[in-house]
Amino acid sequence: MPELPEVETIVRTLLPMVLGKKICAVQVLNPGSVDGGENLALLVGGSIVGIRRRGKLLLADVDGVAPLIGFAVHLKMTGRLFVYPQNTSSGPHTRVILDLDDGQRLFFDDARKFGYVRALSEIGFRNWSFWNKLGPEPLELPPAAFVNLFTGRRAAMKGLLLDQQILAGVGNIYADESLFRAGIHPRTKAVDLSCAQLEALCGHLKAVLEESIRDCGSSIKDYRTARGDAGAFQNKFRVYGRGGKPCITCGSALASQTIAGRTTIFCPHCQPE
DNA sequence: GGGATTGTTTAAAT
DNA sequence: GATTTAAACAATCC
Repeated sequence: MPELPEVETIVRTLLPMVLGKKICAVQVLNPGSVDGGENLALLVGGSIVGIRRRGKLLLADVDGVAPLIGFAVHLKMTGRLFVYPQNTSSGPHTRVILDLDDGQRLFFDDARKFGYVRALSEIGFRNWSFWNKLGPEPLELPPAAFVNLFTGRRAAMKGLLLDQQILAGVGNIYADESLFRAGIHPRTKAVDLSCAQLEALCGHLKAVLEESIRDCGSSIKDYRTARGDAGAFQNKFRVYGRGGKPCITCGSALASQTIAGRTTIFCPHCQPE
């Protein structure tokens, strides 16, 4: 569930709690939650000097553990990052624990074990294909560049928005919400959209992402900030999770269909085919 | 107990 | 080769 706004919120809440802290122990409770890369234990002794986001990926910069330069976390569906006080014991879904030199403990919890932590060296980072193939950041993309990403594509817009190699950070929630705001049917092929329509979609996508970041993201079920607080943007969904309910604009029943392999909610009246 | 849930990878098709 | 689509996978909850 954590998409761009949720990961961004975790970055912002986590940063002040861990910046400058030293990692004094690494505990892996579930080896499957560690993804390839380098040995996580080699992070011991390093100092956290940065927390960043790229797409849906959280990146921690760690100094003093050469050749390692940090680690990445992908939360996938149910991953969470929390900072707990000293002596907090692991929960049923705790997969990795980093102990910090002030006694605090950084927990990676993940009920369904889809997410991962990955230790990075400079070389490993450079050769990480997932990283290398990520598309541009939507919030930093000029409208003309956004249009270029999609022009000539024959696939449905819904699927293209979800493709991390085209655009990084958009998931099911913000794909549906931005298409609704732009009045575009999710099955519309990119090639059938005008330049103006694509530019409008760009604007609506940025707006919905920024609004959600302001609300600390959307908490459907699992997502929480690094402080454990729920976000509030789930209360402002116009279509996501509202299949069968009346459209906010016109009152028609919202449709629910599988498009590009995912449940998609849209208004058949406001987003005509 | 079956269906829903999600992002990513891989394979197959165009 | 590039693009698109589908299936597989991870595991749990309700």
